[in-house]
Amino acid sequence: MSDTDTTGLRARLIDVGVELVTAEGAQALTLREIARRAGVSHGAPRRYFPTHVELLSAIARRGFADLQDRAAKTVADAGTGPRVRLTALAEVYLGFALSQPGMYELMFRHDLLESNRLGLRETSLPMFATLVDLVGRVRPEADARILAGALWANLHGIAQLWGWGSLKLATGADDHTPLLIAALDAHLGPEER
Amino acid sequence: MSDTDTTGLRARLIDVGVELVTAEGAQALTLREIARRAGVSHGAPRRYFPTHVELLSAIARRGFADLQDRAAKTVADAGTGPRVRLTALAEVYLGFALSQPGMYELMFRHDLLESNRLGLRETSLPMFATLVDLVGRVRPEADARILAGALWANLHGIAQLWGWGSLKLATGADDHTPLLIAALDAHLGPEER
DNA sequence: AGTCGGGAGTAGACAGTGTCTACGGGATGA
DNA sequence: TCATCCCGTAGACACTGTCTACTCCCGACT
Repeated sequence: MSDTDTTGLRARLIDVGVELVTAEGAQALTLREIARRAGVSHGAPRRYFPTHVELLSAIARRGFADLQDRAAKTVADAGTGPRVRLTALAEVYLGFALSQPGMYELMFRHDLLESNRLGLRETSLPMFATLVDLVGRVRPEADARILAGALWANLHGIAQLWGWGSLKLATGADDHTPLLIAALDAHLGPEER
Repeated sequence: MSDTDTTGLRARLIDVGVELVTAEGAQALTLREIARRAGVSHGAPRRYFPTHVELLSAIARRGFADLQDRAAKTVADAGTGPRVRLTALAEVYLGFALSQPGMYELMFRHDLLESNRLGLRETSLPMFATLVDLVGRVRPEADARILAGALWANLHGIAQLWGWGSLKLATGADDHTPLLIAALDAHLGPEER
């Protein structure tokens, strides 16, 4: 049984977790609270998720899939130039992180990623691949993977530091767009906006 | 009584916390475990830190002070040019984050920063000020605060994503230096390395 | 048709956590 | 000498994640 099952308790637990993390944040994702909201006893999840972090990982995987879908849709809908696509992709990424802070925090919780026992790192690879592709077409002379990595890190850093107010305090900006523009200009060059 | 007191229980709890987070990571910073290692009962910390996160914030403040000291020392010792100073500063920042992952994670735990009830955001301001100064001298035509913010976010993102392996997996790089160079070149221009 | 087996969820125990409150005890000052 | 107050203790409480024993029910096999 995989995550795509929509009938059983396994999928219901993930659904409840997604709602819960969206509504109340990552710290609300207690094993017992998820079970409570799913209408089962606190021992029931154990049959499908041997441990708490496995359930959390399954919920985070939903977040990665969601982000991935939005990114793919955005890249397809945006204009044809790689630069405008990259801009749209970056905006979607930041928008996701800032509009769903709980899910974003869960997705990048280090204790879910550090050992990678659950293979959560690989969930970022598809989006990174499109990032590498677009970056390579904007700046063909550079090492696309390194450049894409630096850009991804920049987006991630902006998302985090802006999300909890540090960047707003430090830069005095009102919203995150100047930072986003600065990052894109820095890594891709300022031309043709 | 402030954090600079080195005699009483308050300072001892912070010391123990720093050792503990360095040795065993951020998840080991249990209130009761800190009290145990300090040789007091689990209720004792409450007299100095009304809540657990206040103790954690005090420990994180030590981390910020430590990073701040290293940064200041590095900037002073490095060459005279702002570009080389920025390179040295960035290396120190990344080195700190990667050599002390537990402390770095604690410092940027969102639940310590989000409400800023404990004023933890402001601890980053001194280092950010020197960053703004150096960036402004390298690229006087740009908005130094925005540019410095974007660069800080880039360093932070590299530190996090590299720290838990995502960037290593995605870029295939062996260490973080190419990413660091890419970030510095992007934000400051590639000249005079 | 009857029985057996095993998947699925329940319920309770256990150690551990953060917080709260009542209590001691010892030094200091009147 | 005695009262005060600071500092730390000890236990309770609700909550957490994990483990284990138990029940129930449905489906398959004889």
